[in-house]
Amino acid sequence: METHPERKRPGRPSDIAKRDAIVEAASRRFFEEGFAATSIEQVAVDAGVSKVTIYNHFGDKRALFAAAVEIECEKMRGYFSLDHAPTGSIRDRLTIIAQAMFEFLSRPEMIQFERRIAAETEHEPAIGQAFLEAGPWRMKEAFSAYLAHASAAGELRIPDPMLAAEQFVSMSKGMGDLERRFGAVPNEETNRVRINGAVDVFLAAYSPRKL
Amino acid sequence: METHPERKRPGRPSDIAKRDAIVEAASRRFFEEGFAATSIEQVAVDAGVSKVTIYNHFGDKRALFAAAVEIECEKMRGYFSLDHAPTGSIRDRLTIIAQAMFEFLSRPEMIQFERRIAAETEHEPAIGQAFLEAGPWRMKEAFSAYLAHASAAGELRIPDPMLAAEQFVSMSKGMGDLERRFGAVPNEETNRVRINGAVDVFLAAYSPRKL
DNA sequence: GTTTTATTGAACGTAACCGTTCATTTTGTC
DNA sequence: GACAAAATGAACGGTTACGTTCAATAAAAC
Repeated sequence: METHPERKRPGRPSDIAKRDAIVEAASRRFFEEGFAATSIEQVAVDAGVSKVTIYNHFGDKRALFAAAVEIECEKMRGYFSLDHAPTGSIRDRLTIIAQAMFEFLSRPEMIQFERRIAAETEHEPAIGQAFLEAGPWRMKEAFSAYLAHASAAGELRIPDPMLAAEQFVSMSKGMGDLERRFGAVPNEETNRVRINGAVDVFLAAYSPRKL
Repeated sequence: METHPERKRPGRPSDIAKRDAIVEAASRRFFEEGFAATSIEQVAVDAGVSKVTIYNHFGDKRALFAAAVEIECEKMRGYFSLDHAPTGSIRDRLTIIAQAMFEFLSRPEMIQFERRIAAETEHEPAIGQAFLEAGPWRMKEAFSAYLAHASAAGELRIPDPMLAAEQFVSMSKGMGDLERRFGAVPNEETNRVRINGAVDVFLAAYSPRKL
């Protein structure tokens, strides 16, 4: 108990702003150009920091990459609340949710991030795992709970909410996900058709008035 | 007309077997380790060939990569015939088709290939385009035609076959695609549930006896 | 055999980059 | 002001790899 957790150690304190700037700059480089193609020296310049400072903070290129992934995953976790759930008919609500998800996943930074994480997963499986837990799986859990709730309220009839959640999200994305990943230009009209089509099929299968 | 296309030029002819070996070795390295992490010298060793020979044939690292992508896309084109279409009820046939697609897309080489193509698409959009045309779009076209045919035969009632094709494939894959890309271990049982669920929902929406 | 081209091995120049060391300066606490 | 830790700049060693050059050799056509 001699040293409190917040006890100020003697000497110059570590500059947290610099640390953040490093991770920020590293994120940009790593996820735009890839791990192997990113140089620590360039990151140092971007962050306005000495290269030695980076090594003092992170010790290693891989560790810096891991830190960048961690921060980026952390950012992601804030997006899946679904607390401010939309109102209206179940059809309208599903449509709005699909649109929101689509916009979130379509952001260029997200595309880049996914590409790089996938590429580095081969060498470091833990990175892919961390991403899955912070992003897709978390979102699936939240949306599945939403569907279960709607099902309990009699608005839908869903025997397996986890499966249904996957189905709805997958249909809404269609090939759009894949096309963006491979550089095809997104098409607003196609997205609309996909989302409406997904809602149609989903309700045809899971609407309680169907039987 | 002085030189026939097959007119043997004087001098030692270019060894096509070597060229193939180079592309083969390059493919393996590029798609297992990435573009930046692959060294031409290593490819030369793998192919049992001098480094100079590689430069004589391809001139450039990027050109070699492009050639590797081209060959790999060419291999892919053979897979989407659907000519030996399965027989049985429409439910059985859809199930079998989904399983076949799943197995094709789940192969580790395919996962790796997709990862790398996606990663390099950022720098070279033409590569992603070539992949889309050789693979996903071609498959979508073929399967969509299959659905249209079944619809014309009265087995299904599908207003938009292209959309329906996307929906079915997307649902069958579910998050499996994404999970594999990020290193999650595939689960046989989950795949089965996804495929059966996709067929269920698809038939609920597009079966002609539904209305 | 001669010619022409392909291939090889080795070496080279150049450049990038990782990670480290060190002397120096900055920035905080006591 | 004294002290201690953090940050900086510059330089260094070592590695890797791209792309080139060159002399020597191999394999075909004539």
